[in-house]
Amino acid sequence: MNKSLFFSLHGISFAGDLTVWLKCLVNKFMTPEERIIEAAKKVFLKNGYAGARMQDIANEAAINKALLHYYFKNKESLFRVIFMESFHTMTPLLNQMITEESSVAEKLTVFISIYIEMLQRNPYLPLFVINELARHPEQFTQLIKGSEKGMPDFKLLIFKIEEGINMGQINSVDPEALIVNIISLCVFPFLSRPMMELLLQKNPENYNEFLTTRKQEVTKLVLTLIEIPNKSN
Amino acid sequence: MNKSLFFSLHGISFAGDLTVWLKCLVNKFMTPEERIIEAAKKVFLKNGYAGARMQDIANEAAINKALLHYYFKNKESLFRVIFMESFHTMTPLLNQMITEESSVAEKLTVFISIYIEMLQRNPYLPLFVINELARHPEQFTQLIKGSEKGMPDFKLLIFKIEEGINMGQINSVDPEALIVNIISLCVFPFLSRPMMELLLQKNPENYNEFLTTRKQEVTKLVLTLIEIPNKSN
DNA sequence: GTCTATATATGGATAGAC
DNA sequence: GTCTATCCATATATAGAC
Repeated sequence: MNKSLFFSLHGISFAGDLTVWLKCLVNKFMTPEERIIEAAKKVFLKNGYAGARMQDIANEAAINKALLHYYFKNKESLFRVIFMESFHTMTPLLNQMITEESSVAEKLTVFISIYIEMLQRNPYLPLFVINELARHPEQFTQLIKGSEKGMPDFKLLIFKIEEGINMGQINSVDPEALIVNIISLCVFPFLSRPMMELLLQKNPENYNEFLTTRKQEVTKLVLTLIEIPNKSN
Repeated sequence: MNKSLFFSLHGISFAGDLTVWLKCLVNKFMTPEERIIEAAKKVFLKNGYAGARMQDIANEAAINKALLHYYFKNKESLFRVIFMESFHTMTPLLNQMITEESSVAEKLTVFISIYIEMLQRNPYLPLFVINELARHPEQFTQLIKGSEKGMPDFKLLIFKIEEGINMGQINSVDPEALIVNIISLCVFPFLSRPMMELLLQKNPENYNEFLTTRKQEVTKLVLTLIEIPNKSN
């Protein structure tokens, strides 16, 4: 039993399965509210709003439904918190990329790298955000526009790409198309994982291997698109 | 009132709104089962399985819930029909592309074209299929594998791409990566429409314009990837 | 085959004790 | 703050008349 252990910390002593012990730790050092958020994130991201059950969230947080309603008025208000947090997982990445002082090529390669790393850590994230946004467009659009963190300033990125083109640093491309292409190439393989596993007849391990190659693949492709061909001419 | 008309056909005469008149026609010339399928497709694709209501489907088909259960045992069995039908919207396209006798470049350009046209006609389709497959992977994977129509033979496509490379017709690329790239570039802009509209601050009309440019954009990009550079060298 | 009415189950939300 | 017990709305599914 390599997962079992005996341990004592801050008055908690425990002998047994590691996962059970970790749950005890979590209960001890996280507030119920924090635990609810974590549990809700897990359940909502896996099942979507309509498919999620308050009971499952309560179970996951190791509390009961009544307490859930004590901390959050109703399902919708809890969901809003999770959705906004999920949406804004990527805004800092995007904002940093857009505003930092660097060449377009550098911006994009760094972005692709950290973006794909983020997706590997949060595989359920993109489908969740895109799906819920698609099912309640006006509602969440309003919510995002009104949020403190705001949205990434793609207009500025487009301007910087145009600048790069005008200065002869990169090839002449349609900035909007370039942005959509990059995001498509990064996100879709994660978003469509079960679909692609099925179509390409890969098992989860094979697909993981495939995903690790995406960073280089997308970077190479994007650099091919923006590089000035035959600079010596 | 440009939508109103007076009409008489097969004993039905009607004066009034066109949409109401069309519904009468539909009721007259489609069997209830066909109407249920159409209604279910509409409701399930818009809301997903968990978000769909049998009552909404009944309303959409202009019948009542009881009749729904007369034709389909339960929600799940009705859903299975819609899901499989949706999934197989694209299999003939893919199979034709893969098996037909033509060069790799031709295969891919034709595929991109008809695939994007299909997506324009069925904007809800990709999110629906990918989403439901992601939420019940093992269940639907089994179902698809067991279905008569089967799956597109991507192994064969990969073989043909490798063949094209070996014969010097196209540039040396990773066939799997190429396939995933193409599907990503085609599907993602449709899949993520509400998200992208928000990020790029486009209204529906702007975004439609943008989508019409995708066919050329993706084709151009893919041909850049596979073309033999500097053939004259 | 098609309807109305109803049974049954599920799940979000609340009351009230501790 | 946290629990048990319960309410009530909603949604799936069925019974039975026509």
